Amino acid sequence: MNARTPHPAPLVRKLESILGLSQDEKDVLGGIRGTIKKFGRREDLVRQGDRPSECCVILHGFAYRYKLTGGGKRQIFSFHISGDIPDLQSLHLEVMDHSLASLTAGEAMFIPHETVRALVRRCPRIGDAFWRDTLIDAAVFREWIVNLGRREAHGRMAHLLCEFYVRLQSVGLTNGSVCEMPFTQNELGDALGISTVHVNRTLQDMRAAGLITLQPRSLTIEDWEGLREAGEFDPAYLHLRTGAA
Amino acid sequence: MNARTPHPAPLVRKLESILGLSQDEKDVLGGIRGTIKKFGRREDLVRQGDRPSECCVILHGFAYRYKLTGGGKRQIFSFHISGDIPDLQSLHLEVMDHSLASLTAGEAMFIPHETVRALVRRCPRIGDAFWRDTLIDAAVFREWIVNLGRREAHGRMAHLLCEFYVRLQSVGLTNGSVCEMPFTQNELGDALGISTVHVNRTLQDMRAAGLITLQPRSLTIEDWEGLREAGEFDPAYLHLRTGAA
DNA sequence: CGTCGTATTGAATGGGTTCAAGTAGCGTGG
DNA sequence: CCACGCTACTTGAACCCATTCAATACGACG
Repeated sequence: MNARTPHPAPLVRKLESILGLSQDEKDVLGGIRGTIKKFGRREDLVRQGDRPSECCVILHGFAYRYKLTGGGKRQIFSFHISGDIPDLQSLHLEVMDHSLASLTAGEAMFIPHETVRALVRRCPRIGDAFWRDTLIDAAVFREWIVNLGRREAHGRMAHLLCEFYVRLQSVGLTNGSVCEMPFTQNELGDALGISTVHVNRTLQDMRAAGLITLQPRSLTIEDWEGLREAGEFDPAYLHLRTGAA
Repeated sequence: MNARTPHPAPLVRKLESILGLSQDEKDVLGGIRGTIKKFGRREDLVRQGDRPSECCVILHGFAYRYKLTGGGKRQIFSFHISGDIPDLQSLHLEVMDHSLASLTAGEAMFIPHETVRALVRRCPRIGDAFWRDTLIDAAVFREWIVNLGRREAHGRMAHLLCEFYVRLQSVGLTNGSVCEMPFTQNELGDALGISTVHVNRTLQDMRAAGLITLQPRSLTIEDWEGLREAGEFDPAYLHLRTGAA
């Protein structure tokens, strides 16, 4: 746990949040090394069409995955936080079918696929943890689909905020009812499938209803129960070890 | 390839469509056995909340996965065809976070998780194929999100039809430009996040535009290029071995 | 202290929903 | 063989959530 040496502590913490690991397994996992790269605000880390030979662990900072449509519109389908491996799928899908970009400045560790493969061979249970992680990724997409298909703007927003908060909480990145809020209204709109203007009005309503408070880069949940209900949020789909929330 | 013995030929064909397999691997895969169950029209095969101890291969017939919202609305997020393993994720996610149901009558083979695990241990490349399959599942969800978030009714419908047709084609279930069409307009609406009424009007427009022809249980693509454009369909996200379409 | 990105507000417009009927097709049983 | 009933499909009209367009305010940073 030496902060000066590149060390994937966030990765260990994250995998621990979804699957129990033995001390041995944690040690092996903590022994992974890769190339550390800093990234700035709003940079593409991996692009649609790329054929990556490594995957990246977010050490700190925030990222998101997206696709652009023919008409130049952007759809965001996931946000990523410390410990996530947003492009783990590239281990088995050669060509990226979407892009990964940063929301804030931060740091990532790039681990060669070959290293991951060797690790998985040596320690099958870590392989299971990785596979499980990609399956939870898919579960989050399913819930995102429900959100877009069957809820209107208020519900969508409430759901997104609940999910984001709970995921931060699961890796110890919340402070009471306060957490970081790295999104612009434009990014929220592209995630929720609504216009920026409507994001603005929706957030105002939610503040007026006493559900949340927003400061430039932080979100305070003022009424968790109310927010949960508005978004029909049930964290079961996150498959956390602690039935969380 | 004895049709009288339960044999997962569709599974072999399906995995072959996404990853090259050696004859040995195909033999091993073809050697899998499980319990054959017939299912009727519109039956739940696996329910949200279940803790399955086996996963199922669709041998023939069609299925879909869905969730119900608090308000009782249904969101469908995938359709499944011969060879698919719609609940493969249950191998690593104990509790089902959604349900699996049949669209038509058909037949499925239920394979115990333990059998799958043993197979994966013995033949890592088949394990890779399964993992890859779940990753493609996730890729399809991502595209579904783009569809719901960033396209309007016509585009959504066109995209869904293109995807369905190409997936059938990839396992040899199309006949020229004709394929089966197992959905009701209600089911299409629940998949596309639009009302049944609007599904109806959208389909009529598409027929009028000469893109498709519909008969009770079959779909004819009259103008593939037009349909592809309307839905901005690019099959790359399906990660088929033949860059298909 | 100006500038660029982000947030906010108002008004007109539109895609899709909802409600409410009505029609067509098909399997079943009298 | 036809009546019945069920399910799926079709149509019209009023309504509404969210978009779009067009300004305006804010605020961080060089």
